Amino acid sequence: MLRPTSRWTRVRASAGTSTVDAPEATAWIVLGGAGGATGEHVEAVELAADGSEIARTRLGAHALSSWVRDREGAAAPRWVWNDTPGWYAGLLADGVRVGRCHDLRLAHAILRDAVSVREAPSLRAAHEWDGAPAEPTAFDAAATLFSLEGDRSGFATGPPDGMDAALQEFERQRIAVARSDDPARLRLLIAAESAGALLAVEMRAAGLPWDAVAHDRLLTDQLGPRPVAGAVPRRMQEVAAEVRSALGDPAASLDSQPKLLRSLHRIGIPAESTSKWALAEYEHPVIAPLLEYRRLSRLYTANGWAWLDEWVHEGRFRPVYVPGGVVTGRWASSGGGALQLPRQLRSAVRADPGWKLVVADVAQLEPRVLAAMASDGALATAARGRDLYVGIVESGVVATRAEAKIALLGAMYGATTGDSARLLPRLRSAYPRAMALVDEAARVGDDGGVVSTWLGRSSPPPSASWHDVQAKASDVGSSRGDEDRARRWARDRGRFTRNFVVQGTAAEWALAWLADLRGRLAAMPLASEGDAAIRSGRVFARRPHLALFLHDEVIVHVPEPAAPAVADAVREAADAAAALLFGAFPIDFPLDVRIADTADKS
DNA sequence: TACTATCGCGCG
DNA sequence: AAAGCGCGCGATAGTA
Repeated sequence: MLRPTSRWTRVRASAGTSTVDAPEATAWIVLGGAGGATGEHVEAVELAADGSEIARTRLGAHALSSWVRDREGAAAPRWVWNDTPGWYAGLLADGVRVGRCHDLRLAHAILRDAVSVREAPSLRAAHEWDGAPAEPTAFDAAATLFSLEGDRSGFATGPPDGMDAALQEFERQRIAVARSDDPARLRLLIAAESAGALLAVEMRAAGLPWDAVAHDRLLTDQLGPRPVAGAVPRRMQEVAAEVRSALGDPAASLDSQPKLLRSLHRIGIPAESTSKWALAEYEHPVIAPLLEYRRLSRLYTANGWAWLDEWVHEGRFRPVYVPGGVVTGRWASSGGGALQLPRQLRSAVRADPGWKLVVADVAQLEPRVLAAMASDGALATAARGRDLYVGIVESGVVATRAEAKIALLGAMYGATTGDSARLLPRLRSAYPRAMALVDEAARVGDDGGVVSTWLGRSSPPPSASWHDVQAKASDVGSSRGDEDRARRWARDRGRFTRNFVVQGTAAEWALAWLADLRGRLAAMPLASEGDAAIRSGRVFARRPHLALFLHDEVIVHVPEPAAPAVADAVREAADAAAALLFGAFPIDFPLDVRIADTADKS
């Protein structure tokens, strides 16, 4: 079955070792296309830890999976490839899981902009690596799922796929990291980012267990029976009739913001916007049914039957996750709105029979991260072992939990008005180090500078138009309008960089948590035969697996007997992530962990 | 007809 | 209560 189509060479250990013919240990295996655009062949180059080439293998694409399985088992290398989805989806479909990788595209994006990388120009010159991720083909269980031999037209965009390009870029990156100001942190960041890339593919393959019947029941309860194509659900029609009656206009349009605004003005509601918090200002019989119409309309259009048909198949919701898709390093998603899982639909997330969900989220992740980054002992003390906002209240800084929350969020987001801004001085005196950190990040951004996260991901520099606006305001003949605009843009950017350092470092903590947890789950024993409802990827049929990641929350789908052990693993992984990022600094990350049949929030 | 921009909502 | 960060998505309006 496995037929490498060319040589297998092994160089002898070169240095003065006494072991005869001992091969150097394989640290990395670089995979790249070798057959031109057809993708019929793949090359694998094994590298030692010092980057020297150990072996080169040419494979038919059909033979890749079993070869990778063998080498994974023998050498546990870090797989190096241009783009994780393009390689790993096919491997997983063949039941091959790998432990570690180095995603060249994601690493390129980090290193290219990182201020700690002095040799970034050589990376910036390699524009071909700047592209978007390759789009995975649409999931279709009946088709040749994730097949490398299948239609690759879905991969039209994406980074270079040849072996030479991969080797050159990998070399550039290794040099850039080694000569950077902080190689250890960058290596950690790239490893975490790459682990996330593996996990994103794994979670898509495994899917989030979804009870379509429960979802349909929820829709029917609220909207009425599923309407025929093009019709409006019954309950929406009824509520719309109430709204139109209150508007005194049987033909009023409720879906067009400008028309609705004019209708409201006609009946004496001088709202400037039709958003629900603007409408809540007014007391009028039209408001309640209008807000109800909006709620139902949102449910119907965003997560109604059409969504269910498109995104849920064979009991699994399979969104496309986009690791590194947000400038701060957070994940984005593409399709299905995976990162907006509406609260009211959480009850449709349901474990398979004989399985459980372990649902875990971190309380107040960002302020905890801020405390650690700033080495703010007072804030860390307020956070220790309890609700951080309660800790702030108990320290006597503010009077209520709500105030503590608003004040701290305002500090991290750059609030300038309202309760939040009013409370800021109290925070500044109680937590000077934490506040100084975010204030300094804002000042740098306001000035046009670049800020970086704890592990060294840097914010993008200001755009050319941003500089233009600033330059224009300092011209001799600048107008008041020019100056106002420049100040506004500068403050906007200051708020962005203020938040960047915190949100970005929180994303790094979350990646470290995920990566550690992924390793723990992989090391757990398989469930016994026969107790699994096999619905998807064979790799996950009998094993606890991550099913959702949502910035500061994970859902693990787990055979019931293993649930308590997995709950422990989730907590241990959080402790490990804290130690990995912040060493001995005394900050903890308490989790809310539940073992349940659904993902409902209490 | 196809596109982009804006609003509004909901997620962290 | 609706200021201050980051997203994705659907509907509508406006433009090419």
